[in-house]
Amino acid sequence: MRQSELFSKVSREEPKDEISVNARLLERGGFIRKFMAGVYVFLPLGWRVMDKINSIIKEEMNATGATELHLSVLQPKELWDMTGRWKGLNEIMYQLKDHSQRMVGLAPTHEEAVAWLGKNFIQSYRDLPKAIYQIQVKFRDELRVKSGLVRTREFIMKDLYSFHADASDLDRYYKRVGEAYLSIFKRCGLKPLMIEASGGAFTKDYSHEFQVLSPYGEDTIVYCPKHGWAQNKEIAKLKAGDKCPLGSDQVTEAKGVEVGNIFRLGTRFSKDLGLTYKDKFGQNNLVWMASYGIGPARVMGTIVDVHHDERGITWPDSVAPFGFHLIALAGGNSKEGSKIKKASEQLYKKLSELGIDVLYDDRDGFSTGEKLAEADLIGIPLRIVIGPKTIAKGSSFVEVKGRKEAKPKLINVNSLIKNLTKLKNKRPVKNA
RNA sequence: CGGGGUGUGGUGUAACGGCAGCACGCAUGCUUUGGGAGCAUGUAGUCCGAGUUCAAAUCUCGGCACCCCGACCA
Repeated sequence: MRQSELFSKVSREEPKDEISVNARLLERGGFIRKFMAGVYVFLPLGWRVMDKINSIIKEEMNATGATELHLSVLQPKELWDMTGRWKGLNEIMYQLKDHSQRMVGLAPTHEEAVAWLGKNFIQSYRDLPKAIYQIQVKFRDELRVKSGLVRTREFIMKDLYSFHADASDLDRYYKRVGEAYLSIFKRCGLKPLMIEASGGAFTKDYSHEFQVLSPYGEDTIVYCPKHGWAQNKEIAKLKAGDKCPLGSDQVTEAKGVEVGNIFRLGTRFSKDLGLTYKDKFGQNNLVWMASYGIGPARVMGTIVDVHHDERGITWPDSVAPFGFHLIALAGGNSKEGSKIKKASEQLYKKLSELGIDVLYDDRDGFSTGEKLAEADLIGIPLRIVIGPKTIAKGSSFVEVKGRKEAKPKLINVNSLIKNLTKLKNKRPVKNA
């Protein structure tokens, strides 16, 4: 993509109404813009990051045997009355009247909808197990929004729901999804902790949260760094300095961001909605269910909270909006300038043909300092510069620098192209 | 929902009750160009509504918006 075609611009000024690091950097870099309190617009750069995160999520979800679908945001009151949650969640659920005075809700979650769907397609033990997921917008009328992308009223959520014949099959899949979740967060450049937490309104069992340690987190986690034991402070009987239940080490406390959670729902929803299947003996049994959520936007914000420096964002390769940032500097004189332009255009064309996702800063009239400072803020992992210095060596040289490296290297264009082609085959890359 | 705070061009900010100013951006022109260039000329603003006052960005009341702390939180 040409940077001259990018809709957003970076901003030199810090937004005055954002405190959280992720929101400040993402707003300045032109990834997101606040629309209302707790409601953000995703700009093209931000949407590309979201897309990369979602691709990772989809790969991992599909690998568990789940399939993707798309549920509706609008929800009929009647369905939610059957589970008692029209009233139960009335503080958090947007509940509105349509033109004919009928009550409808905006989905804060989709257990009711999938249980209803299950009744359509699950009748026999032969139909189980099944798992479906979606990546879609959710609405929750949070009493207080917080920390940029971490706590919003309208947010994207990946929600997975599984259906099982019995508790042990549910446990089997539940564990499988737990592994997939850990893999997702690791692939996004985060270090997740899978911790026990309260089951909330769904189950007396503990649920599991996936927490990423971050000074900007809203949860407090009690954990043992050595044995991996971890609980949410909400339910933990231990405090910092106590002995780890799995060894003799001391547990410690830290702030964390909850990027995902998984719940054993059991038969809570199938019971209320009458979701049953016939077993081998022709007997009706309740279907066992579990639900599993990830907030991709929250993941995005958390990645920024963890991966940044004083100059801007330092995206991990896997989720960067682009893999490579090709920057054409202005020439010192018109002859040099046109050589730079020509070499840059050629390289951009070549990379595009090879399907390498590159952002090409083709903008005229920007000083070197401005272009490089903006590139650092946007945080694409690898920077390729063509300018007076490289042109002086002939048009077959470019300068390459990793976002986190201090000094650039001068390298030959052809070997660069060879290396990028190799890299492209190693990781999933989108065409610009 | 309780408490605290803030609203000034697109962005960030200044102005004792007394001419709304600065910087960035944007536009035009010229010069520049390896770490957020220079000069010149332009562009654009007091959240909304009442009130006090000769005079309100400034004081009062109401509303709205946003931020922070707490409570809450699949």
